[in-house]
Amino acid sequence: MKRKFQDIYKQLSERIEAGTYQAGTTLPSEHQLAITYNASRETIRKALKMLSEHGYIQKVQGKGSIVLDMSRINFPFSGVTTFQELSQKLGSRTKTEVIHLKQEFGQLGEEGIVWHVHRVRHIDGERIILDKDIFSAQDVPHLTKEISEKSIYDYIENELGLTISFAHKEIVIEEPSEEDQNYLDLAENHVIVVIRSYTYLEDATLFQYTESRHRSDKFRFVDFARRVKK
Amino acid sequence: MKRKFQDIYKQLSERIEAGTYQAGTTLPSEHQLAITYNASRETIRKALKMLSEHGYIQKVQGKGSIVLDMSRINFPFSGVTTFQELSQKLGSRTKTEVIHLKQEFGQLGEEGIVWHVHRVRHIDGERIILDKDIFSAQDVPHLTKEISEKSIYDYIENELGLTISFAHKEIVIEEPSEEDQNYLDLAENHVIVVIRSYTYLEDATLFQYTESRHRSDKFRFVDFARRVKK
DNA sequence: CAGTGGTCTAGACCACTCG
DNA sequence: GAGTGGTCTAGACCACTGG
Repeated sequence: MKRKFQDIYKQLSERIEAGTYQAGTTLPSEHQLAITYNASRETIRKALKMLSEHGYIQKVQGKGSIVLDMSRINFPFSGVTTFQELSQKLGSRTKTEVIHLKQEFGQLGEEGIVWHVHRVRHIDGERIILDKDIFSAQDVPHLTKEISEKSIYDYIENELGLTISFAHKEIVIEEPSEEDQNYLDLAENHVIVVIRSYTYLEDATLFQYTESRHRSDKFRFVDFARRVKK
Repeated sequence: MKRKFQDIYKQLSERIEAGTYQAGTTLPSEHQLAITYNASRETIRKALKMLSEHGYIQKVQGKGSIVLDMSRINFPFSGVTTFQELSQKLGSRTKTEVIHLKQEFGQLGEEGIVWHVHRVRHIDGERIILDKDIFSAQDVPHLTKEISEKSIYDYIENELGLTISFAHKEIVIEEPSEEDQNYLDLAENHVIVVIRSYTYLEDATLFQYTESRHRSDKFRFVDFARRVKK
């Protein structure tokens, strides 16, 4: 598969992160980039659109593509991101403990066999997050303690070859449940940040429901958002 | 300005919301849409890309564009959205009270004259949100109590002709400050959801800093997110 | 196989910015 | 006016889906 514009995106984004293109300056013009990368202008524009969506640049008509200051974004948590990917950015001060792993008959969109997985996430020795997942057994036939401890997403994407595509998420604040109190290190006044999400595969089938329950004092959600045109 | 693909996006999105195109079915093919709208395929594809980004459809190679079920999304709060726009969706059970409005010398990116605006948002008679805004006086020379009560964004976009473009946001949980306790209707155990955001104009200049402090029991954040390709 | 979406091209015209 | 990005086109080739 050809992915010229993805390659161009990758190179430009790396150069911005490396400081080759400085924040506040403009990128070379689309015309110039087209010559440099031996591509048509529309192809360059697809790469620039991605840069814009990911917060690397701001396009201004008549001026050019201004490089933005990415350093403000500590870790991009928007999009669908996993604890495993997050823990890599935090260094290896994290640990996952599987406390429940069972196949049941249940409902996830349609009725069928599903996996129930409960995991406690440790950060710096404290129990911070309780993840309760339901996976469709149709899409994920096998699950082990080892896979659950490592990264289920990694297994799904790299071993099973499935492609995770999009998610609906909801974030609300709740009082700690009895389960939260048992499995998380909570102080007296702690509340729980609950992220409920439905995750879909490339063919738009629902394959996962997650309830990610975070100790509120350790919770942080960072987002880069563009204004929706009316 | 020509905006053919925006018009096509608008019509298709309206038809999906109206149920003319049912969830689970596919849209007409790109080729067919190109004929229908008298447009080239690339133009159709731009419209479909927008639909995809906004959660209306899922594209599957070789199959088509599958219409998704939008009804799950109660109100899209992702992107940069204002209380005023939100209140329109809640009906007119909302009220804004301006408790502070002053011009000062301060810092917003660079040093200069800035506006400080503090507003309490009432929903169904309860004081739920405390918004603390800082605006650059260079971009927003005039601000009145009336404008602040109605919608500053509306004033900025429609009266001043400025275009709000993107924002960095951060969401964290905090204990109520003294100010929170004075201006919000809080129960004993309430914590505060704090949304800090930096908002930028089209030319990438920082023009606003906002701290939006929500009573946690009334807080809900809903998002549609696509998985970021590595 | 036909039909679908994914990518790329070369060129055109327009709107905007800045000197 | 020269240079920039915004939009649109007509056609091409590829990869994937399904019967």
